[in-house]
Amino acid sequence: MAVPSPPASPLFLREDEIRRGVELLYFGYSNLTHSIDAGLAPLGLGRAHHRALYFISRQPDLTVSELLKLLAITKQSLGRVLSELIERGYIETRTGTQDRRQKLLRLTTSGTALEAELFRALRERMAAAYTQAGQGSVTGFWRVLEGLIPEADLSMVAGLRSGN
Amino acid sequence: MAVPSPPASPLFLREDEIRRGVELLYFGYSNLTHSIDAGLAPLGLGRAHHRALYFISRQPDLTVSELLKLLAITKQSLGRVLSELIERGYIETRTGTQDRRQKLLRLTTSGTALEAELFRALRERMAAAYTQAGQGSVTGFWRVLEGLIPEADLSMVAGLRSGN
DNA sequence: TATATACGTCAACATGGCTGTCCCATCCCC
DNA sequence: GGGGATGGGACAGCCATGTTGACGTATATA
Repeated sequence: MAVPSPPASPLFLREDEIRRGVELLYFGYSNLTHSIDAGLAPLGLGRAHHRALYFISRQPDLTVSELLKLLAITKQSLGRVLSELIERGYIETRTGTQDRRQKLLRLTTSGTALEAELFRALRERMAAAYTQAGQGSVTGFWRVLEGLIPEADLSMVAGLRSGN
Repeated sequence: MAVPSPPASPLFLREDEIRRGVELLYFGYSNLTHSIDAGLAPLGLGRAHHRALYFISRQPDLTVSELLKLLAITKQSLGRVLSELIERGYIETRTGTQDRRQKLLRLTTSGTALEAELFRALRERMAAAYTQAGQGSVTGFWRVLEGLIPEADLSMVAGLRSGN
């Protein structure tokens, strides 16, 4: 080969592995989210509704501004989704206790049931993937994803657990 | 906070670990895709444009129907994006050689440059995550994601590699 | 009391999905 | 050679979900 060797840049050498990660993440995420659509469509709800339900389920008495930070959308966008979910009786609100300006969000009984039903699809897919990949892989899966998430966001995710 | 995940427990199918995966996948994917928006916005292009550029870059002489399968959208949706990219000179098309009904898609020089520039953001983020997580974790990351992707889609992803 | 914050809302707009329908060129098979 | 299947394109219109900017009100806090 008369072709000169490319520079031994670490970035160049890793490009294929980077692309592999990008592609698997894209298809993995797409497939997971598509798996909920089937449960949403008959109710006339969209993914935005599911995300709100999910996070409120995860952290009851979440405030509107906390939910806004989690979803990283504008309050106008959230407003549409939220008011629809309240109107349909999936979410109920209370005035904040320490701070009466806040609105605490919580799932109703039917909201809880809906979230649980939608979660089934997620659980089945994710559990199958965990099982197929094996326990050691799951830890690596988490660690790489954590590396993709900025510090500030990561503490929000952690808050879903410790939050209450 | 920045504390790395503890290893997955033997009972790794517990609901909490499923939710952890769902959440990390959501935030990881969101953060990665947001990282390209900054490069796209000044050009007046959207994520849909980037996805098309990405896959065509990955597999030159891709046909329209192959791209449709990769993106899993309708041809009307793709048509808008594609015609804009062609009009702007990022993509060029040739008539298929074996099958003259096909249109083979390929990046132009400026299309290649644009894709490379957009890829830089992806590479930086993903490389940082790989480095932080360690090589062992990367393999686990791939394995779990592969488990989330149906067999048929997985062979398409593999085709991005062997395809040309 | 003054200012900042939490929440809500109106109007307008962009992106990127979707459906349904119809079209043409080309391929392939009987 | 004719007919159906396939690859690609296009029109019209709709929907979900994001955006900005401006404005209003209740409440908290310095």
